[in-house]
Amino acid sequence: MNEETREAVNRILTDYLEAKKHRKTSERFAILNEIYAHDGHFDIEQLYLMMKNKKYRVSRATLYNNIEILVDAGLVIRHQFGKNLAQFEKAYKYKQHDHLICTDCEKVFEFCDPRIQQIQKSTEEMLKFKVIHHSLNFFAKCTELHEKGMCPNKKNYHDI
Amino acid sequence: MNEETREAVNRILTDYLEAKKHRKTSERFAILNEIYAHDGHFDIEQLYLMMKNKKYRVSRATLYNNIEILVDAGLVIRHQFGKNLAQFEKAYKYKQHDHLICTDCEKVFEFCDPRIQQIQKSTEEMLKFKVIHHSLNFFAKCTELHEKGMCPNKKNYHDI
DNA sequence: ATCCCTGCAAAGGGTTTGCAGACGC
DNA sequence: GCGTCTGCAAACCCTTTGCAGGGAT
Repeated sequence: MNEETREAVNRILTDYLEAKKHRKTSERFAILNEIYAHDGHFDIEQLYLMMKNKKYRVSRATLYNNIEILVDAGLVIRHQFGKNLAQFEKAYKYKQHDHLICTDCEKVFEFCDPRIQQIQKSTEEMLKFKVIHHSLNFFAKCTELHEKGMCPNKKNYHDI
Repeated sequence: MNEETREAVNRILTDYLEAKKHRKTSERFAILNEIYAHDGHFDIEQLYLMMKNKKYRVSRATLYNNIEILVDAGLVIRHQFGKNLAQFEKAYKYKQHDHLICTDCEKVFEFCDPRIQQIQKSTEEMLKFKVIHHSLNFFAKCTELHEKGMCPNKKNYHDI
């Protein structure tokens, strides 16, 4: 991660902790920096192992506690890709995007479509709500691989 | 539920089970009919209790096993509203819709926007996937209740 | 010095699994 | 009768909680 981003997210976390009158512990900043040192999605166990293999040693409980703070501070996004396992992703300066999940191999792809903003606006007006965030997931089959039988894991009824 | 729907979904399940060479057990049809006798979202525990209080007695294990079959058969939709608790909903003949979840009180509202189909089409073309289903959730605050302080559960940092 | 935060381990809650008996085929 | 499906309970996995010690304020 570049230095500029590092400073920015640390600044954001500092401001957040001060505003909420939470303590600025070294663990909190270590977790934030570990998260921003990697790309892609991760779950708590992966984050735990990544940090365990380094100079930082944090407990799972601390990770669970603080990931919530980071989500609330807007620095991390939580995903629930249909499994009972929360996945996370850094949020700062990353272009808003949504996900397509392969129903065969569970790989996750990203895409971006500005029209989701229009849907959001209409929905806000219709239901009289202010949307904080959204999650749009497409569950799909790779047509190419599927035809070639290269993504052969599960076969759904509707394929027959 | 009306008789027509009842017959249709039982027919669909029968065809599905025959196509997949699965047995047509009474539990499978009892579960299907129990689900179609109610509106709204439910989780496995609710379904279990509903059936326990009636003539049918099924185990949770059977519910977990068979809800998957019903989902695969296209008769039930699975939702994951951000919690580690799967929720379900009947799917036959119900207009496709998406959900807005109140981040204060967790109430779920439904809405319908055809533009999601256009996004889906574009995404399919761009990523070369065939979308089987999607899930779009807006997490939002009720502006009215929120201003009146009538939905006061959680306060996020970004409200400050 | 206060008391919030951490680490550890145990508990919790939803889901899955193993196995013996039941029943669809 | 064979082999799958069911019911029960235990196991499982991710997450939360309780508690004693440590560190931020």
